[in-house]
Amino acid sequence: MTTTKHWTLKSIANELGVSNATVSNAFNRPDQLSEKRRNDILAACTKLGYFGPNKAAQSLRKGKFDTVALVLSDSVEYMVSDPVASKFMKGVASVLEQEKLNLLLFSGSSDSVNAVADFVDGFICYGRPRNALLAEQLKQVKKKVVTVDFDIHRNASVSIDNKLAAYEVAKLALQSPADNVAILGLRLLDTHLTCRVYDLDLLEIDMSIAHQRLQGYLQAIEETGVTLGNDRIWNIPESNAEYARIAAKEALNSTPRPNVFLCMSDLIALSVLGEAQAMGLSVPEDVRVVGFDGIDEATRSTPPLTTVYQYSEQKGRKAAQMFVSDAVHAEVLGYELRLGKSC
Amino acid sequence: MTTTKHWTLKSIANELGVSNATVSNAFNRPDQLSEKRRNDILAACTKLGYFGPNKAAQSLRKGKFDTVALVLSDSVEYMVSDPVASKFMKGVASVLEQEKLNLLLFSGSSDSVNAVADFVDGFICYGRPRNALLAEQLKQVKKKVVTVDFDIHRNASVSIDNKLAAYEVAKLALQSPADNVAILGLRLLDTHLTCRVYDLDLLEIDMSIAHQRLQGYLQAIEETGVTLGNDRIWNIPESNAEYARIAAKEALNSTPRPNVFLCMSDLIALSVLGEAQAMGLSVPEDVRVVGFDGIDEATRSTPPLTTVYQYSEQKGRKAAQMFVSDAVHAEVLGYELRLGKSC
DNA sequence: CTGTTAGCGCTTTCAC
DNA sequence: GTGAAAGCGCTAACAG
Repeated sequence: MTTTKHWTLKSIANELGVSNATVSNAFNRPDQLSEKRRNDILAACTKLGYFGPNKAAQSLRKGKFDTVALVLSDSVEYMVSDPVASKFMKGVASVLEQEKLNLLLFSGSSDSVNAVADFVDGFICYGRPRNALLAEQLKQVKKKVVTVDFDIHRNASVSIDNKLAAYEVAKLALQSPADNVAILGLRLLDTHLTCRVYDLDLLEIDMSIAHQRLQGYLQAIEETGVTLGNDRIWNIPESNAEYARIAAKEALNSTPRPNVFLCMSDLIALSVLGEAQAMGLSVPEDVRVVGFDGIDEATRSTPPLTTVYQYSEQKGRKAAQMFVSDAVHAEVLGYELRLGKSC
Repeated sequence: MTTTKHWTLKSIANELGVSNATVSNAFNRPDQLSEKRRNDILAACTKLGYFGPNKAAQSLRKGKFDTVALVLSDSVEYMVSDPVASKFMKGVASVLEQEKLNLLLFSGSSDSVNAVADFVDGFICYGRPRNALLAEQLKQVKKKVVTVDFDIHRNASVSIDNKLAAYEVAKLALQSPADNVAILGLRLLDTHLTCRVYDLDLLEIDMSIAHQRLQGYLQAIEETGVTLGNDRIWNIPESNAEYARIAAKEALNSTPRPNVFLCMSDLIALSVLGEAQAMGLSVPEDVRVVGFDGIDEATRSTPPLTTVYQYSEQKGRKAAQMFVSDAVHAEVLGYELRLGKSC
């Protein structure tokens, strides 16, 4: 017969005429038996087609799963094609692979983390999940959690100083009190709509990165002596070329036309660049634009974008390392102002 | 006390004064008890902080895991930043998310699939894994397997007609028997080296996509009456700009200089484009180039690339759908010739 | 060093 | 509807 028998620890031990504890030890605790005996057993198992203790049973017993769930802020489908998220995932994957930990991708729009909490060792959570409920659950979950770019006040976290970075890049774009500023925000509102944000005061000031960046922009605006109209802030629900183009068009066609665009992602900034040029405007003469993130494409655009470069891959590595080492502190990573020609 | 007790099915049943079977049924088999009773139990559980049966235990018992491993051809780290692979993953993720199946990313350079075989329902395998052992293991594994762009002769598979596609795109590039052709192959050899492939005859003809594409190129070459020198084929180990540039430079500097480049990926073709232009050559006047895959960037290059466009996202969806529906046939998807200005 | 055994948390059969 | 009990496949404590 060619189909191999379905072996279990017990049946294989039986077959070999040894106790199941001995087989278990052969696989997990080399110090518990002689090397020769161990090798004999291992060899016999390979020959018979037993590849070691069943992982599911082992995990149930030990409460250890060798798997970490990467909770994305949005659907897996969307995140996997986002350049910033991809770099982050790359960083995470590189250290998990090295640590022989499995990587489970988990959508931030899922109903509940409880669906996976029972078979992972913990969570790395990239950005506040679209489904706010998940963040609540993560606060309670009895597993390791590392959050990135947001905080649930109970855990390890990694982020950058978004406010300062936003302030600095805005200062580069703003030049005179006469400047007319538009802010293209990313996820300022908990909605799927691209729309203007009229009432700044009504904005719930959470500590999402969008609000931190907004604070930075506002500080730069104030310092420059610029007046920000109450219809000069847009909300874009995802860092996505289509949504961004809608907002970019609307902003460019608003009166008076803004000459400075503070954009919360490079994808948004690139849309403004494209739309402005399509309208016959020159950058930076007519319109100055700054982005955020530092994606590759922003260095290749005409003109290259002035932006905040984040070390996304390093961020991913750091998050994974903190997970592995049971860190509990908040880590603040650096960033870099990238001077392009867009302002 | 604020920390919630750690509930189990047993303890919660005890607390509620019902049998554990009843609680289990309340969660999994609504037909086994009255609706009122069921709702009461469910409500009580939520209030007490019991979120349902432990998934690990449930899985062990049922042998069902609601998780599929996506085995990538290379490291997760590398694949996540590859535009073609990302699109594929996007497709896979979209249907798995909808089916409420978890997605585990698994490296094609891992030692063994056995590490995860015990806690997934099966595998979707994107491209022949870098570690050849994995393909062997997948042949034997007692779980569902869907392979993509290669075949292990026991399972469902999805692919395109690589030979025909390569033939067609090569025919576009080749114009006269006097053409001097170079082939920039992707993973023709099982090595990490960028190098020439001298002995075509020694190439082990497996049915990898690289060899299928090669067959197509060779047929077009023969039909056009072109003579292919025995030092005109290069091997590139990964679809990666750096490796590609090395090969592109070497090929462009070889004598006689090829005027037609058949490239097995767009990234490779874009490197040739870039290097040729850096050398002061015009495309397509001095050098004609065709790619394979149809990545976005290839439509934005100057000149836009002529290439084979694959519906990668659809490929991912199809693979996942076949997984879900227990399909066992081989599915051959279409492709599309994209006419750029590069030949 | 070996063998026995309780139990990880659950599902399912069975008799009531 | 209920409660008891076997068992998914394993580990670790314990006695020998």
